[in-house]
Amino acid sequence: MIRLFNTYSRQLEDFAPLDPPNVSMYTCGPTVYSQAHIGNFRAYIFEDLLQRHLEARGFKIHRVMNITDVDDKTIRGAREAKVSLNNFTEPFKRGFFEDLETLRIKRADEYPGATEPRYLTRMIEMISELIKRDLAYQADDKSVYFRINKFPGYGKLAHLNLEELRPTGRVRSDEYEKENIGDFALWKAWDEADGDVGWDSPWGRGRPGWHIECSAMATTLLGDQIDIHCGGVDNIFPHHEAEIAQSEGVTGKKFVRYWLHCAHLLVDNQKMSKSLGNFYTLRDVTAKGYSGREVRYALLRVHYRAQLNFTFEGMEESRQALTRIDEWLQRLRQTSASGAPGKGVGPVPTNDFQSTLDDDLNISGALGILFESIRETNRAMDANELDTYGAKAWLQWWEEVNQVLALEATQTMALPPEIETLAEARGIARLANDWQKSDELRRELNARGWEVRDTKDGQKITRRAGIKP
RNA sequence: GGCGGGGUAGCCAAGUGGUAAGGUCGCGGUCUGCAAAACCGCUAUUCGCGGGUUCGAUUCCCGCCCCCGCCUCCA
Repeated sequence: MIRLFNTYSRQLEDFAPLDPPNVSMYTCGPTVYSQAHIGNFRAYIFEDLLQRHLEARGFKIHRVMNITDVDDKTIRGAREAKVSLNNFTEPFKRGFFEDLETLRIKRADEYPGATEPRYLTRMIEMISELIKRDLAYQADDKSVYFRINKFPGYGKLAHLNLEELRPTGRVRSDEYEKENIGDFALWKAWDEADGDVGWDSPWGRGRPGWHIECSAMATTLLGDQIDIHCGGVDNIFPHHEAEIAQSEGVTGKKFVRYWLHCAHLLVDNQKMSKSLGNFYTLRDVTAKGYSGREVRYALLRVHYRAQLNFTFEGMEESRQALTRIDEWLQRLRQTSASGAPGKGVGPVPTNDFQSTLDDDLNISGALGILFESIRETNRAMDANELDTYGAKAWLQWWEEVNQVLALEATQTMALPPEIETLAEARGIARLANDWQKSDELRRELNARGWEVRDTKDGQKITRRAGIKP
């Protein structure tokens, strides 16, 4: 049985979807006003792990991730760049999908955009319904707001007492038109800053509030009730609270059955921010020579509900750990291909990896099992106790594990001609026992970024840094 | 002030009412022409602090300290 921590109940709950084996999953996606940063990707990697593990357990996932392509920041960005909203967001969308691929994050089934007519129609429909039910009203500023006092459950997800909310600088002081400071915008009336961005509605020209898009897309694509809804902890309030209010206000049904939230990524123990200079996009990290899978490992290896401190020391640890896995696989493949009977007393795979993940995605525990398995099988291979059959069983086990982790090295790339030449020269020097020349060539290869290792089958040359996944 | 997450070896980190997984780093060894990788061994008498419950607590209870996040459109 899979157990997940539900933010709503603040408890671990047994996971049982509404319509097994189908699972509907909604994950809050990026606002495409800039390049996504590694903190964003931590959340997406967590969601990817969740999806992959559920699939490994036989569930069929229908996952939706929204793309917010209209909001204050996208509008401002387009205005400053003097391009249309769509032209402004398009490159960021494209970059986002490229980054997903670099990190081996599975594609969602749908990526609805907030500006797509289909969803705008649905948003307007929902807002109308909310007004009809007295859960929303149009204020003097022409914007439409959700009336939180009429929705008894408001605040339950975040466990917030609305009376005790402390106003911060983020509350705009000019929002006096609202009945209650906590009322949030469903439809924002057009103003000059919006330029040519706007859609007609029963309440005049304007654009959707941020929260309503998710309610509209989720209910359109996944139905009135969805199994899992994920996001970063910062989305709990107000975003997800608002989604509940809007969706349940319209449908009258329980909107989400399991709320899962991922803790923040810290950099050097502090929140990532541009002013502190600790703000990284994925490209910033890959530009330093780290591959996508190395970043994936670094962001994956800590439990999703614990804050993860990103450091380059951590990147080095990740690189080493992956190398260990790579070497092990190579060895296992050799053993499995050798045809040697062996003594056949080596260790045999178990389901511990999966059952550990069942416990609220305990990835650290699961990785511990992977590395223990690596040590045991390596030891067995050293002792010649793992036969072809045993090695094949472990490779099969790895296939299943890797379906969830997605950390296997891609096929080794062909050596560039000049590297090939150096390697051949070194091979010849070695045959002649010319160690001085051999070492010199090894240093040369190292200097060019290639790792040289001599094995009983001759030298092995690998590129360990700076390549794509 | 309210609501959360967390304090376990140099660093990252799992975990249980019965005496500390795993990764990384460092040191020693096997292997190697030398390396590298792999493997073996060593590295927390101890799990923020102080009480309590218990035969026994890192794990349960109480109090305290510290760090981080959220508190109205940041994953």
